[in-house]
Amino acid sequence: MSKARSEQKRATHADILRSAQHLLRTKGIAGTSVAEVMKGAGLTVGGFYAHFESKDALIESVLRRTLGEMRAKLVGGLEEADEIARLEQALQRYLSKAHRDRPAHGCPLPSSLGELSQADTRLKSALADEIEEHLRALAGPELRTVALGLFALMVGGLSLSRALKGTALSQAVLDACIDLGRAALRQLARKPD
Amino acid sequence: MSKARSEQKRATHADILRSAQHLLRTKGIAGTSVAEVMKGAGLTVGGFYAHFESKDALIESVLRRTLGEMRAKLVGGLEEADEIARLEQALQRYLSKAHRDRPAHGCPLPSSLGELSQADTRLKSALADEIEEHLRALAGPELRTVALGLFALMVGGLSLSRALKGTALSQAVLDACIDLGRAALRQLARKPD
DNA sequence: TGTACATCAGTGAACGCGCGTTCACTGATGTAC
DNA sequence: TGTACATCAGTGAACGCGCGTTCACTGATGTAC
Repeated sequence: MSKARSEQKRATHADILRSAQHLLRTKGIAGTSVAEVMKGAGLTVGGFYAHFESKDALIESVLRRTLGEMRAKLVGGLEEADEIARLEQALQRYLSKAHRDRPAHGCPLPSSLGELSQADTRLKSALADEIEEHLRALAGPELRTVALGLFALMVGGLSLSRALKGTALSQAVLDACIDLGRAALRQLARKPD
Repeated sequence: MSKARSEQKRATHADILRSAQHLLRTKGIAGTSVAEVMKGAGLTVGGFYAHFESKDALIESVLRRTLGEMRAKLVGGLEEADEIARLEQALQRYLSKAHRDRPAHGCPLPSSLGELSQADTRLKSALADEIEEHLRALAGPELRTVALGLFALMVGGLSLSRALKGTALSQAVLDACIDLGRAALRQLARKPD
């Protein structure tokens, strides 16, 4: 058992990330307080700084990881579908009632996009990196612009739908965005033959 | 001068709203602290409660007013254009570089949509009311769904573009969203003749 | 194998700070006579 | 018109609270001999 200590530390690190992930997805950056993150990991606040340099460093780490996980969920099982089918499937998965109702398992952007606008360059670059990865996962170079527009539509639609939850418009937004995205796909995805 | 006091109060009320409006648009709900709002209005913090029952009441008031102003800017001068031209113009105005770079004069949603998801029913209903107004201002019943999808695209696109400011994707998102919105309009807006 | 010392993950109290709200107050304006 | 009292917009200190970060500490694990 020569690595008992470092293995324990790695497990704790993962617990902290998992707790922070849950908070970021549900409450955004400001809502992810260091004390609450540590409580969620079964630890006390002071120990945090043995794992991360600062809250900022945690947020960057969690944002990257969570966007990565979301990417996997979005395109998972669609590797063999053609681009257009893949984009359409991703659109429907992202703009589903299930995704709207379970923020704790979904995309971190609806809760934190507004805060990211005021964030420093480092965090913005991390976001840009991850979105570039999304574009690569969703479509080839020809449909890159379409994929980027669809991504904005997805994030905007889900954010709005959540902000309107409990009103008649909440579901209407999801439906309208799927319709709009599909129509745009039909119009734009025609191969220039 | 029999109304000197109440007139003064009304002017102060307007100052508070103006200050809060600026903060909401640039820093979101959490960033709009009562103390900073009052400072921006040239007043001290304690006086706030002569004008609003609580911070929540202020936010609702400011949100409604600011969305109203934005609606006027979006469709202003387009009263005589046909629906499709109006939607296309609104899309371009909202997703402009100028709007991205001047949050203090624009839509309050990019800064506060994430926070609105966690807000109480009252605020969500206020948002729903205002969005219903937007839909009425933008399009007739036939294109209502299209307008709703475009609205989500606009908010998502601007939010993402701001969060990516300083990276190559920031402008690309705006362009991609305008393209996508236009393509969808072309596809969906064909009169069922 | 056994002992003495070093390491360091995690504890929990404390720091300075900003938050929303309360409250005793002040002083100009408004009202009654 | 003049005087005495009431009103109330706005002041500024104080409240309890949660924030991110620091720090002296503890105690189990790891290392040296």
